[in-house]
Amino acid sequence: MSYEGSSGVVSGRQSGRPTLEQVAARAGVGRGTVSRVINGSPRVSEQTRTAVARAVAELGYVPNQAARALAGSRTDAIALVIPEAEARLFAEPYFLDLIRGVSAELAEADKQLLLTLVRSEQERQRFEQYLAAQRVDGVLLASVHGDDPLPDRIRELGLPVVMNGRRSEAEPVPYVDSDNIGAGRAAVAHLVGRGRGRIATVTGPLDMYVARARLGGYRAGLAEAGLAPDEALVSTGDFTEEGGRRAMRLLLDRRPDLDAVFAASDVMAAGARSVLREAGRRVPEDVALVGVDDSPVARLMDPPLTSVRQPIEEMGRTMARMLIQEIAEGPDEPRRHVLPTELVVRRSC
Amino acid sequence: MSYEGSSGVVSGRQSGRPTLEQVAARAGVGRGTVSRVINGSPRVSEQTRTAVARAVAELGYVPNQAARALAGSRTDAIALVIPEAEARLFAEPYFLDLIRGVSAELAEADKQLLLTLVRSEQERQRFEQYLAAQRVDGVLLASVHGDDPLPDRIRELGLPVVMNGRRSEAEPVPYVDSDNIGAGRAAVAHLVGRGRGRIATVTGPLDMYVARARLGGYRAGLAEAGLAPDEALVSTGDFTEEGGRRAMRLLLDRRPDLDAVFAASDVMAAGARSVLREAGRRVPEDVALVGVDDSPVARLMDPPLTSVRQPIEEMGRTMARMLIQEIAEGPDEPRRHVLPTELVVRRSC
DNA sequence: CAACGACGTGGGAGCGCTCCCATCCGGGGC
DNA sequence: GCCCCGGATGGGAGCGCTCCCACGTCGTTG
Repeated sequence: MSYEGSSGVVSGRQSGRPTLEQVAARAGVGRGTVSRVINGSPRVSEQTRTAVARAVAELGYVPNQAARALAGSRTDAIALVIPEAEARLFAEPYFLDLIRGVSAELAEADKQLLLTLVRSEQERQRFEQYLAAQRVDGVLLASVHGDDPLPDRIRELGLPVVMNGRRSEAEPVPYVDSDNIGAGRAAVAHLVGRGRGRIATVTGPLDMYVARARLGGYRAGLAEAGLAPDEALVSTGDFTEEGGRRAMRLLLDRRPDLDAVFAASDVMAAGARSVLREAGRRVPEDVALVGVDDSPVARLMDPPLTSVRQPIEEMGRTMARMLIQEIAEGPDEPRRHVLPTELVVRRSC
Repeated sequence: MSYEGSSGVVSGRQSGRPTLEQVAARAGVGRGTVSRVINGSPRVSEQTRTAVARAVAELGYVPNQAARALAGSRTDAIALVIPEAEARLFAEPYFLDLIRGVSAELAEADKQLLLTLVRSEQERQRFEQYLAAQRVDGVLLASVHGDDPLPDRIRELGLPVVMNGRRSEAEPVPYVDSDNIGAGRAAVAHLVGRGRGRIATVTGPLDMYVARARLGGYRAGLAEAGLAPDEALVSTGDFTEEGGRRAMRLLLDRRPDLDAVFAASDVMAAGARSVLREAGRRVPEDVALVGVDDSPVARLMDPPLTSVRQPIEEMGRTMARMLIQEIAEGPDEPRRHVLPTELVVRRSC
């Protein structure tokens, strides 16, 4: 005998798994009653419930998902969409952490995760087809650009959406974001506290709200410390290591006297760090460095990088929770969550 | 008017999307004929095909997936299972790369990817339920341990499976693996070529085939170079940074005269590297270092780490391809693919 | 010139559920 | 003692598709 998990699971012959009908027959009740038991309806007597439960166990019955979806017009699945281009950009563990959070929350709610990496316009269109085919009950969108029409398109299809991040200050679609402004302020405040006064920043691409917000936080931090803003201390990167390198070179050119850098991502900080090393600047003695993400890269850098941590997994959980609620209860007023960030101090400043 | 993508997509009112029947009526043909056109059957006249295609476009028809699955008993979806514990262990981008490959191949075949992170025994059981609910046509398993019964259980359910990696030398289930033995040999050969003669290794946990295979490659490499094996030069890690650190300390204790280390992962190499630094050994002057994975960590280390690259994305693609073929054509003889690895030389040796 | 395939086509019969209405039963109120 | 009501139950009617059989309509063969 092989081990069968729950009793009596007749190992899955193609000839077929038991149906509701068969369970009903075995329990000596009607189809409707079994359905009620399976779905936890209260309008069933305790006795009947027990009988049905036993029949289910004996037959190893598992409801057929396709039939359920067809009859009930819900799939118990949600899609998580990740633009492939971004997947390469971001500090690598970002999306894995996000997936982890989403997955954990969905598992609790007994829902499936459909992962969609979108790598071309063609695939994006195909994705819209999937949505129209009613494969999912809702959509989670990771990393949207400022001009992305997808969120609105999905809403037009009548599907609930929650985004990770927002496209602009006034985002109409429900979203979960981290406090990027707070991240910038915390970084600058920390640098100021260490006695730095000529603090530069390497930003992300400014068509992304996240980049603008971190830059805004940087400026707010300077203002709060009574430091004058200086556009020569601001250089635009693109969240890549090479972009960070370029931006850093520019900064050193323009303001060789800078004594600190706030990079809007760890990866760009790594790029900046290599340029600083080539330029003979010591970190942190000559130039202090702060990144964002608190990724493994930060821990492994030499010296280890001070970085602003985002609660990525928690963002994933929150997104999933919001979406599930909207699916269950219909559209609320647009909801938004902004989760706090946290400065993790290491030796780079 | 809002933009509608393809013409006439009546934006998704809950009142409902068009059905096969409606398309048939509009095109003036029968249901069966529309189905044939949608599914690309050749037994339709060119003229009819055109008429149906027009009706489809005009109505913005998209076949309902649930109905299809119910009637046709296939879902066009496959599951990718990743044990959560492993997701933390591995060099982070590993699974993202794997997902990327799988996703790309599935997109081409117009199949959906269901991602399942399994983080507990309870979730594993729930996952088996999903399989029984016939939500997917096949399963891809990432990172299996030596004693994992899941692959066999899935086969018992009658579902095609392909694994990433294998549980032992004689793996009965179809799998895709990288040439781990070759990886170890290449690393050792390179170190020997650089004049090193007292080459140590930090292995992975030896209950995983991948760890045993890399160790086997290391030994084969020594033998080919005519070097005597020495068990004092072998230390077991667990694929974590801390594990690498511990193993390295042990090695330095036992053989302070070692002049090279082959670590079975980049992350462990990073751990080893920090211990070497604390011990005042210079890399590569005193001790040369080689890792496995060619992860971002390798590039960012100081000095950048020589590492054996695995074609992770390609493994993902291959797995998906194998699975799709098995779904389409039924079980073949067990198939296995071992993909070549490649040494990426950097300054650490 | 009749018979016969082959090709195109229409549509019935499910697939296995959920929804919902009709039915049944027992107990309490008058 | 009769009627009414509410809880428990059975089962018909789909959900939208695929499968497959049956039915023309031709062109072809003997």
